[in-house]
Amino acid sequence: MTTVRCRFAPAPSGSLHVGNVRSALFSWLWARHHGGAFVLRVEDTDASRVTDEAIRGGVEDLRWLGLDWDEGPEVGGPYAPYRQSERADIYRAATEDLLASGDAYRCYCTEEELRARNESATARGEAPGYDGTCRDLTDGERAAHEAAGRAPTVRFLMPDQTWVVDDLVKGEVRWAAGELRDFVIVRADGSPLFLLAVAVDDLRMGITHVVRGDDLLSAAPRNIAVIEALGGTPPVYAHVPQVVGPDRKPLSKRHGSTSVEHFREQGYLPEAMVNYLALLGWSPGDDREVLTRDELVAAFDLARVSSNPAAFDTEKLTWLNNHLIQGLEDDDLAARCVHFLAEAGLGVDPVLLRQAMPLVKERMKTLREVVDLLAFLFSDDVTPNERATALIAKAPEGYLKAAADALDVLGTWDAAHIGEQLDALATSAGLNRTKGWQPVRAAVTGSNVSPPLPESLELLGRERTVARIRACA
RNA sequence: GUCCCCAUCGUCUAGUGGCCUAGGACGCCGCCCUUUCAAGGCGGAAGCACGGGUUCGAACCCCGUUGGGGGCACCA
Repeated sequence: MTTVRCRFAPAPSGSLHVGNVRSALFSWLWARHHGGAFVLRVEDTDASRVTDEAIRGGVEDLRWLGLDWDEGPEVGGPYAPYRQSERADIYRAATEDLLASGDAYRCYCTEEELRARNESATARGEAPGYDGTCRDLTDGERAAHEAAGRAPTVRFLMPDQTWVVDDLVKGEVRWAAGELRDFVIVRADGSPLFLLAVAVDDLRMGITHVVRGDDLLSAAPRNIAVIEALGGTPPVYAHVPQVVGPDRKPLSKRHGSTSVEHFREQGYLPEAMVNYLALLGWSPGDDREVLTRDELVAAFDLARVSSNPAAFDTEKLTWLNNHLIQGLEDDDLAARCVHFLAEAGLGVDPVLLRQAMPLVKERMKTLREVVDLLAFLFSDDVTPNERATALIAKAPEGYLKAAADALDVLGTWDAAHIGEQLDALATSAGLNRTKGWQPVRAAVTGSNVSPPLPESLELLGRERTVARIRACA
């Protein structure tokens, strides 16, 4: 029995976007479901556009989401290194093997020549793609090219046969002989290309299942060809459909912020992201929508992944976020809120914060919203906003002063008694509860919207409450 | 152009020939609850892209059309 080994191999480009993360999640879920290993590998063969910063971003995102890896950056592993830019020797050796066995050849065509031939092929109504010019060069021709100073690329000789990929998600996908052309695996400067590196790494790292976006579906037969030429057995592929935006176009920069980092900063829970993303293109088969990480791992099955592209819906993510926030223990929730409060410049009293959780948890769509909800508790700068000002202005003459006086001498300072007192005040002024309480809410919180009033005042304390009401009276 | 992938409510999906007068969730609408805002409860509107087959019977099978998307790079 072979152990399942899955991998996630992002091209580092800063914080991962939610589409990439979903591929990573599916790969991770499959590995964990089978008790196998999850490998993280950095695909930075195109070194020109990679920065350490970008790599760190992706690593942080995965850690935050709780998609832990058994092998890869920061943790090492038996197949290290896990950065393609550090595996040059391995690719060089593979290239030598391929060249020696005749599965690859040196190609002297220049980019201009290739482009020109592609254009004329297209003009003739023929399919573009490499025409095999350098496939069977004689030694003399090769020598002539070398003498002319042409630096060759290495091109993989794609066997002229039907290719079949038995994909876990897409089913059996086939390409007729001749459709897949020879492709470059090593640049003229000697650096390896993606199509060489993935195949070599998946083979050498013992990957059994490749879960990735279906934009790579057509790369699969080429990956398989290289692996087989190297004498290996290809992994099983599972190409999951793209995540698209509301406009049904693949997720990209123009959809605004779709990075994991963005959602983290907005105060989305990693649990919500994981739960939501898992449901994007997959379902457990029953009506469950809210699942814990363990439940996801237990229920996940690549065969149940939908084969059509899914649109990312922030509304549902947000609902799930609020739903999960409501289920959090108060201590846990409070701890997660601290960062946002601090970021907003509010000095946080941990005890008070903890006590305030029951008042705000069903009101928070994101953790960030705790700032607006509880600012009145952690700052005495409660300049009433426009609507609050209007409410205060509308209060009957002397109403707020009476409220301050009454609360100042209230026997027991707790929500129940405060509520009774507020009601008594409203009644004596001939106001209903809504009309009677709003001016007080406005004076104390500076807003027309706040957590439940009596409970809020209890937490605020008599002194601060009375002072604020007097200031507005 | 060519090859490949895809097609159930606005969105995510259940559905693998009769259990479907198509189920759930988000969103939306209405009502209830209610100190604001939420949350919650109840109810509602909303869908099998189109056309041909196959079959006693098609959301489910086949073909075509249309519409999306991806590949055909010395990107990944």
